[in-house]
Amino acid sequence: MTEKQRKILDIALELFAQDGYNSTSTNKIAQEAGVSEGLIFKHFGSKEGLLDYLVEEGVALMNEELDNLMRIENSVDRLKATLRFPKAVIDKNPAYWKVQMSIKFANHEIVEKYHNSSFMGKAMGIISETFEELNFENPQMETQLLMQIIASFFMSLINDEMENYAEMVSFLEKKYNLI
Amino acid sequence: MTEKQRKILDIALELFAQDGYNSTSTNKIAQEAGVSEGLIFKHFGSKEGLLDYLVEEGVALMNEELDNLMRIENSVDRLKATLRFPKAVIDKNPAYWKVQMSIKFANHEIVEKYHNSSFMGKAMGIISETFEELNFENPQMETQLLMQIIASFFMSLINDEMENYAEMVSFLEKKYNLI
Amino acid sequence: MTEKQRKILDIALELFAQDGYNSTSTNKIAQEAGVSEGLIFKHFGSKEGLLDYLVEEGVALMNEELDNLMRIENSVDRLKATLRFPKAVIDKNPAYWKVQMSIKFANHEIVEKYHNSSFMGKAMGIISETFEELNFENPQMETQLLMQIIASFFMSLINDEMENYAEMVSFLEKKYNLI
Amino acid sequence: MTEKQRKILDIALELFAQDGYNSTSTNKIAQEAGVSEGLIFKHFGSKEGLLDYLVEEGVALMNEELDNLMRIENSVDRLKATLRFPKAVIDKNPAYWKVQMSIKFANHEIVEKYHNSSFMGKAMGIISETFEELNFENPQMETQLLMQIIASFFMSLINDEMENYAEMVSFLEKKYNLI
DNA sequence: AATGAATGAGTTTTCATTCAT
DNA sequence: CATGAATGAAAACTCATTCAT
Repeated sequence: MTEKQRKILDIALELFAQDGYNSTSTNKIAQEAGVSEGLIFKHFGSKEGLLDYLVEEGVALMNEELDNLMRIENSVDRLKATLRFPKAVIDKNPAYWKVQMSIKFANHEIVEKYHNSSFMGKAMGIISETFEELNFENPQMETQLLMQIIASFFMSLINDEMENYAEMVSFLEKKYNLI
Repeated sequence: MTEKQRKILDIALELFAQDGYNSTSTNKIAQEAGVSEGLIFKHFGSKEGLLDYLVEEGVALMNEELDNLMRIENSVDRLKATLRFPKAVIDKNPAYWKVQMSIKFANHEIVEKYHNSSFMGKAMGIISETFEELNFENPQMETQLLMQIIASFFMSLINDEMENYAEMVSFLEKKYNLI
Repeated sequence: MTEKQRKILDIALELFAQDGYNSTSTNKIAQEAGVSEGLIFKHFGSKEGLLDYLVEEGVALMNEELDNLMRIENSVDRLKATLRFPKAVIDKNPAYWKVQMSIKFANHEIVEKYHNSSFMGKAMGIISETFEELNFENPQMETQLLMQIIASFFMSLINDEMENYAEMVSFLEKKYNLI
Repeated sequence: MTEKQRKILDIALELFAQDGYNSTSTNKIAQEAGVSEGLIFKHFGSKEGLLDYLVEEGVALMNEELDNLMRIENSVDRLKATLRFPKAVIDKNPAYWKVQMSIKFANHEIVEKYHNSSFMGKAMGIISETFEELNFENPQMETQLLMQIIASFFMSLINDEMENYAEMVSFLEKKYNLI
């Protein structure tokens, strides 16, 4: 990966997050990256190819995070970490996840790309196992509900709409009898 | 409101929901509505003006639904109805809410329009009041959490990703001690 | 057909003939026609749509000419007119036939458009009938040969490579015993 | 001439014949030849330089064929060979002649390159001499006509439009009293 | 109220060509 | 000799919007 190639990716990520995928022209990306417009197409084939590259990077990153979560052996600690997961991930790279989510809804065809990617299933597996280990009465429904809650937290965090995240985590820890 | 005006709105809604706001051209709207392209601009000023009109209609519709919810006197029944609210609303007019959500994320300038609309606050008021009437320990946090859950349900339903909605409602009713 | 629409067609025809289809940009057509580039696409859908329109006009024109030829009752006169046909047609509208022939070879997909059009078969029918009426020994082969010769004359005339066309006609008239 | 140089020429010829000169990008040539795009320009200066090289090779090949024709001492045999000339030449190297003809009409600047090449004059010389030796009444016109016919045969053969070439040759041999 | 011809700025993409290594 | 990263000009096409009728 050349310096310019990396620059294109970084600027594209930033602009997609800022203005959305559709509202960002390849011309603008090239200009801000200090690069000829043609280079984007030489390296990524098309504007969508550029997006795909970004998405794949994001999915890989997310999978790494999930792997870390999976490595926590104690179930209670793992569930606690799960509740903190959205904020932990986003704080590491806010720009990345702003794009991921915004494009998910901006472009109908891309929704599926994300949904078919491995990490939804992997996340479900981890949470489900945790609830089973903790002998919750209805682990399947608990899993589904928590997935929804966590997805929702992702959204809110991305839009800077959750100032009291820590408080919410405590509240849920009580609900799940983790303290 | 003339017949053609109504037709434009209906077709625009349908196409925005189907293909997203950005990917729907005024030309296509005009063609499918059997109307000249100029007429759209005569009536709604701009493409965004057309969207605004649709958004306002959506907000009004949502407020109506919330008013119905608010009218339920018994707190337990009201909370039960609140849990069923997303599916009840969407089933009445699926296209409407698909647009609402898809444009919310597709077009950054429009996000605020939606967010500044009254109904989020109204919904929060209803739920908060309910939890207080039912003497929940921490009504504020309960409210915030349920808002997240319900928002998440909206998303999932719109993307046809919740087949077991009824089961989930029962599950939550138990959690909230409503049965 | 508006004035500007006609102007686009005329200029396009001229430029296609002058520089070839591929080397003529829609931008140049628009500029020389004193028209916005978008208008070309509004009216003809695409650059190829514009070409198609021109081709169809040409085919129609050619069919008319063939109909005139067909109307000649005396076989000898008809064969004489057939020999003069290429020059007669081209002299009526040299620009038209320069395009027709140049695009035929410039663009592989278009070759078929032309070949599938009616006039090749129609021409063959006329010539074949003539040779039969004149009791030529092998009318089929005579027809095929004359078709080749006439096609070749078209090419040469288009490239301004036949100054002695009249002499050639006399020469052939002798060969076919028409004088 | 290095191996890669030769490969570029062969692939270019093939692609020009298949898709036409304008529709073949240097990028595609480089890729299919397994060579860097830069190398094409190192060796041939420009895309047109590459074409020129091919054209010159073609002209040389054609001249060789004409020399062979010229070497036939018996006039009758020479005229017979002349009638068979188009098919004989094309069968030896169909791709070559497909390019020759397609670019001739696709790209106006190149038409002249071909036309100024010697072989048209040489062919004319051979045919003219033959008709004189055979004491045809009007050798000049006979020559011009046969040139047209042969040119036309070239075109038809290139487009795979003459299945009964052998029959046509016999037919002409009779016409020219060669059997 | 309604049309539809017309615009012009913008979009993604292609492509021959250059140049440092 | 050979590469491949990089360029920049041009290509076809789209689209929201205006305006005379």
